[in-house]
Amino acid sequence: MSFELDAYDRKILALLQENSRLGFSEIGRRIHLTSPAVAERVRRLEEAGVIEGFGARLNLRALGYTFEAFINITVESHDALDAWAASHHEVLALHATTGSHCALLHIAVRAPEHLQELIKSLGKIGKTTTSIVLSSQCGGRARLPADQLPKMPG
Amino acid sequence: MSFELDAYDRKILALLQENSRLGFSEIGRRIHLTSPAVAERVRRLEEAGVIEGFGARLNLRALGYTFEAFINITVESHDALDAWAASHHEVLALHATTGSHCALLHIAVRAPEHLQELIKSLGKIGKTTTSIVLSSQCGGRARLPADQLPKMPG
DNA sequence: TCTGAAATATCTCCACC
DNA sequence: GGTGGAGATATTTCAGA
Repeated sequence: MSFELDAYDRKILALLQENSRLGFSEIGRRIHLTSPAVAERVRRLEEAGVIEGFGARLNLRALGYTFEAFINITVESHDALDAWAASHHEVLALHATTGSHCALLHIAVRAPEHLQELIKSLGKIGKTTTSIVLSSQCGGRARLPADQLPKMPG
Repeated sequence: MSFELDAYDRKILALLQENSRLGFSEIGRRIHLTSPAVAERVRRLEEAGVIEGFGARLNLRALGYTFEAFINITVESHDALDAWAASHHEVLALHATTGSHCALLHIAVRAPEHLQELIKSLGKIGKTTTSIVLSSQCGGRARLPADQLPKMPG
């Protein structure tokens, strides 16, 4: 993954991070490049793995999820936890971590009873400690502005 | 935020979550709808706040960030923490939480020394406990598949 | 690697249902 | 809310530098 980003690449990444539906022509217009040049750069950034994909940021509440929680869990078997996470659509992310617990689960739930159910289910796999999210910043939004990106990654 | 999603909406959300650069025609082709119909639905979903935006999923390593960490912090003033988060591009997310600490910071760093520097800086604001992320699943990727979305959110 | 031009495909209105 | 068509834009490909 050694890929040297130049100023055009960083600008393109910043624009796509903010709005990935921008057309190549529009991007080109903003950074003073023609659309084939932008298209080729985006293709290379994807190929190099710098861009992993393009997604929509969805509002969890609009999807029926009322709040989020972080569950710290200590397990014997990570496989059992992986399987649990894969089979529960409430899981936003699962991180294996260092520290007093060995994994951190980020989940979205519909109601307190729903959270209770998940905690109870997880209880069969390991020992949990749960924190409810009161408010968030940068949740899935644009981050790491291109202006501040290192010139030589790695 | 009361918006009733029908089967078309859910399919559109699933497709855009997976690849937000799909054209309206292409989406229409896959769900058997014409492009103006898809465009209109996407416009309404954005207007209703169900879709908050479209972004690129970038590889943190390619951007020069070697690993991630979660920092639990207990602070007197949330304002000071908010300001700290806003001024540090390493911050992926900041969550105010319940539990033994009052906030959880998700950050990306270039090297252990870099992390140490951030922890030291945070030490002036509150008391921290840090966990390093060893591996992640679903980090920023597609989630909440449309097939499993509730028919009536809320 | 970029540009410019040509062919193809897409988006955006609009009238109609 | 959806369709279908027309005009304006966009994407893609390629020759040339």
